[in-house]
Amino acid sequence: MPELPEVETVRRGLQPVMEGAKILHAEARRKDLRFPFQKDFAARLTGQTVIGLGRRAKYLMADLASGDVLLMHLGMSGSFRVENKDEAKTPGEFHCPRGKDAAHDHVLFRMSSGADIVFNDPRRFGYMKIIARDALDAEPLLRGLGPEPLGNEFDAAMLARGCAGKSTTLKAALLDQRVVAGLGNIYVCEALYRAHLSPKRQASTLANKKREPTDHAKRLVDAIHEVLNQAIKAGGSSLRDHRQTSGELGYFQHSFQVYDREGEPCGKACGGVIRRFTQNGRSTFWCPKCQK
DNA sequence: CCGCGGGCCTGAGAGC
DNA sequence: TGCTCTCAGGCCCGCG
Repeated sequence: MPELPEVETVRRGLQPVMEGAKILHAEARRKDLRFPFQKDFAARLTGQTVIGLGRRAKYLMADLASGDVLLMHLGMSGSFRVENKDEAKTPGEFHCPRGKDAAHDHVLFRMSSGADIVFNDPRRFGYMKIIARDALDAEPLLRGLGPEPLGNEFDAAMLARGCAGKSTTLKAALLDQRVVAGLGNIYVCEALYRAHLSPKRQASTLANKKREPTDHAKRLVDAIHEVLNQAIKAGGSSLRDHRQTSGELGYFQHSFQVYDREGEPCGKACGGVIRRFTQNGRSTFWCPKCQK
């Protein structure tokens, strides 16, 4: 599901109720998500104070006072919701909404801030893992992640270096988390459109022979910044699964210019029509007229 | 090493 | 209404 803007939206929703609060009780309601939970996963979290809640790419990272980090990934369909524990329910029990959705409430945190935090994930592509902070550099899930697209170090030169020598398309390169970390199918389509660059273009054309950035690389970096910042401001995009932790929907989907707009006229008045085709097994949406 | 395709899961929506 | 089929925002893994 969630790409960087959705994960950042979730982080901002959880931060006020997690940071500085203690996990009074943690509970995992099944033995696995995408992977089996570590031994004593919930017990290891119970009693821990959360010092800070950060994000790396599409991962949420809760810094714990013990020196551990709780790594959380939302997969395709994961979401967090925050409830006030005082809402009618038996003391010591977690509130569960009626209906089938409750069947997918997999992880629960009761916080000293008064919040109950519930992780729900129907498809179970998400996962959580406790890692020692000083072992983060060696963590396979995080190793190899490329630069943060909204970080200071990510610029045209870095993007060009990441794309130089690649024998694949620009679309595939941007989805490759080693090149830049946090983009997914939607925001790649949107960024390429805003940069007027074809998803079929060879990634290596963002660099010259000295691996220096071309103007295309500069345009693309600007477009990535723009689309991510606008999406974060809008609370992310709500297609099927994503909600803010408050339950509100994000609204950036209304600002999509190509994603899910097959057959509609291109918004740049070029006279083109938005088309869709499959690249590496994923839908690409683009305007063949103005993306070159 | 690299790039690609399969697979993991469930649910929503389209078509019949 | 209900069944079947297709597709979905991610990422690990094995193959060539």
